[in-house]
Amino acid sequence: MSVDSVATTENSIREAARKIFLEKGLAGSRMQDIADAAKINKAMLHYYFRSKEKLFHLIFENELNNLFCNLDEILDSPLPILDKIQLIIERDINTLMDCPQLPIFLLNEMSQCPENFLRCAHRIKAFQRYEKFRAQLEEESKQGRIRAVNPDQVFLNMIALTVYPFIAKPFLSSLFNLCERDYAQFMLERKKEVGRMVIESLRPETQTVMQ
Amino acid sequence: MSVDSVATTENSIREAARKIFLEKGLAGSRMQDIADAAKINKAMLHYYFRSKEKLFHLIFENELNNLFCNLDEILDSPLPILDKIQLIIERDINTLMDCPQLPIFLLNEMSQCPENFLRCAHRIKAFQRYEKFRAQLEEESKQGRIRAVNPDQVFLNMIALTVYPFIAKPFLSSLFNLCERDYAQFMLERKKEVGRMVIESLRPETQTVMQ
DNA sequence: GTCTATAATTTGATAGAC
DNA sequence: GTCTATCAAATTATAGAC
Repeated sequence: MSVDSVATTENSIREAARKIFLEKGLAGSRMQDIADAAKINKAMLHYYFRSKEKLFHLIFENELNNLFCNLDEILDSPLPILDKIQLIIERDINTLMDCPQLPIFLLNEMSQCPENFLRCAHRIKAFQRYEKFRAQLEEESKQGRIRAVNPDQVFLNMIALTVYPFIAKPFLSSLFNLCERDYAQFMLERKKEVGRMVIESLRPETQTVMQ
Repeated sequence: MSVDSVATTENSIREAARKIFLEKGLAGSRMQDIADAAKINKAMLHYYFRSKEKLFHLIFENELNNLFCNLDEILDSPLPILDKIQLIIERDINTLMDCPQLPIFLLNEMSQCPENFLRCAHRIKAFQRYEKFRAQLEEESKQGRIRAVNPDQVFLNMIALTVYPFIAKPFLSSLFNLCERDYAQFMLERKKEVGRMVIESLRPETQTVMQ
């Protein structure tokens, strides 16, 4: 248990707020529900965090940071690009299986209020580090070890294939007719599926035989 | 202009409600804002649609149907599977460039209230039609024209690569440092990028030379 | 059908005792 | 720091005149 997880009132409010906000979003959450979940009085929320918006932004920024410091470590490592890609995919799928509501929570609030996101985006290390990923892809491409690509398209492909199934779970589990257990298995299979797909898309064209 | 677009009060409310709900979601929308957008009185909303929830579900189900009747046509066509895939990608990107908020609106409300979605999912033709897509992929695979695949993974890959960039636009345009115009161009490039990627992932393994 | 006025309830926030 | 009580504003919904 980390230092900021000691059972203070402030921390129990944070935990409760995280739970409720992740579940219902900013507009859908009630201060009363957070107070109930934290088993304290509604007035305490304002004593510690002044307003609903302030409390929300604290949770939002914290979740954003957690997710991306995860990414930052890998981007900054000295690993070859293909290893990095496979590692990012596996780390992301693991993270999201623990907290499947995270992406839709973050993305919905980013859409709703891009300014709030942009205001704290520059503080996220992984955002600068992304340059390194770009440069590494371009270098590998110049050396002919991978095909000539737009690095942004590659990064997007990787994230899309990894994150989307968590966002669209109600839709996909209905379409594919998968129960909770089977959907989890399906997600585990994706570590290979996505890795294979992204890495394959980077293979130099001259080394493949088409049709 | 279609028959249900004649300028009645009811239709102007529908249009206004669509605009506001797509922008802010159910919890974030105010009946007053819808009334203002429709340039009528708040009381009229209840006269025509009884409650906010009823109005919302009408909009939600309508948008869901529109999106999927789009898909249904293609799935039901007699085209070869690779053509269908390319067509779905292009149609989806075109549709979403016209209405970029659509996926996050639908997916957010599906996550928030899966029951409301499941209740009307069985009425969507594309849902039954999906069996045809599955069968077609399996047949092609049996004939050796494409690699052995899990059809659900293939369908998911296609949708994820197409839809995700619209959901994550604020995040991605910041990370990639793209202005509005450049982001649109980036989306247009994806028609080829996604098509190439999905179709390549189906190429039989024996016909490729690795490393 | 359309409007004004208003009821009924919810909700974020504060005052003030302990 | 914590609680009870309460305010003020917002918000869905309805009543009733025209």
